[in-house]
Amino acid sequence: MTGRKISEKTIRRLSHYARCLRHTRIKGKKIVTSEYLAKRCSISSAGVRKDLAVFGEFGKQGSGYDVQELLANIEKILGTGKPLHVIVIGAGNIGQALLESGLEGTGGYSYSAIFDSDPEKQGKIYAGIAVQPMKELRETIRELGDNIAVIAVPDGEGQKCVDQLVEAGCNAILSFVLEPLDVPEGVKLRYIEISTELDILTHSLMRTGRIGR
Amino acid sequence: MTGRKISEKTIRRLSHYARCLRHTRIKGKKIVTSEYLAKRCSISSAGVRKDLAVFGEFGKQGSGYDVQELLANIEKILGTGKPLHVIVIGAGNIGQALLESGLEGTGGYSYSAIFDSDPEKQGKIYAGIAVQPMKELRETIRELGDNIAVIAVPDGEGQKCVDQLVEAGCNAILSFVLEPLDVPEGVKLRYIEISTELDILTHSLMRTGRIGR
DNA sequence: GCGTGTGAACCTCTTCACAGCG
DNA sequence: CGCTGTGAAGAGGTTCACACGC
Repeated sequence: MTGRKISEKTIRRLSHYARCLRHTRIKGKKIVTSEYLAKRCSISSAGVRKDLAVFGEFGKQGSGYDVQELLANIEKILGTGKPLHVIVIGAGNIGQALLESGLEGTGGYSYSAIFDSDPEKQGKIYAGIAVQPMKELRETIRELGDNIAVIAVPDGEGQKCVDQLVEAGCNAILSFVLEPLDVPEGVKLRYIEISTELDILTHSLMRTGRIGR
Repeated sequence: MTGRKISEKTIRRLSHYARCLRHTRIKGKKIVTSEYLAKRCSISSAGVRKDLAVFGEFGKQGSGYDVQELLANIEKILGTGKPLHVIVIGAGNIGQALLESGLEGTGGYSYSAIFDSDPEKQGKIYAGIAVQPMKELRETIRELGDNIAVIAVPDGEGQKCVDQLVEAGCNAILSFVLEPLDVPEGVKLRYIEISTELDILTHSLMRTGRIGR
């Protein structure tokens, strides 16, 4: 089932709303207003209403949005909310940390496997999951079905790793590797860039005169 | 020295150009074209030229941009390129992994200290840096001078941690904690959200019919 | 000729103000 | 009366085409 085109910015906000609603649900609150979501997601209430109204009339005028119902709708729009396997490539510091940290409260994701090309690391167990050799990648991906890969391999090994993933049938990758990576048409790739986030903070500090540069 | 207002989107691109230029410099290349940067940063060449032209005429018509000179200019605009201390709060899996991974090739950043409120963890050494108790936060920040804090503490401890940082004089925070955090006016705060990145990938997979939802 | 710098057109996103429904 | 849904206005960002300098 293919949905309509939604901008990345909107998807990011929907993801925030979903996270906020899960948290709200746990607290036992049943109804929220656009103002409530707005405050917690650092956005205007009009923005929240506009985001939600595009996909249907989820709200009840005079009261607000039903938490459970709105969350279900957002998860349907995003395609999240159902279990989805996340596999990790690279059992170094980052890879281990990801597994140990887990993905609880994220709407269906869970780490299901970890791979490393280093025989020294293979067989070690993190968060109950044994490190597998790369040659088992294809087989494991076939067994798991739908999945997203997170790569956290040393600099210089990123492209090789991506190629193996693509070849094994993975078509969504989240990279902690900063090298520009090539993927075939149709394979989705995103980056987590700590250094860029630091740059943004640094610029902000400089601009407001909080550090001398 | 306060600079003009630049959008976050532009700063993010400048950060990418800088990273690319550092890499290019290592390869020994002296001149690059807007097309060269465009390819590697997944953007149009007109976009690259527009970004750069706003801050001065860095390019030479007919040839391109001098790598070293352009990098220096971008770093000046961003306020990066000079050494800047990054301190980590939380010596759990993520905190350890960050220190061990280091910040080489990022334009001046380096991890300089790590703190944890758990006495069990205090004194342990990661990447040559000993875990300090939180009560030493203020003193260390004063000694280090300009800094950015990265917080990687357990869920529920984020706000307390932020409050202590702000109180100790830190005014830029990068958070791995997903709770919405409050900071006073003037303190800069950003989030690294793996679950949101996964949501964006999931939606993209669904939209292109690569997973059934 | 090659590649930069730039004005203009175009498109997207955000904000505002308010009508309308419960 | 409260809060949603929405058209209109405004702001910001991107793309295009081309003049200009090396």
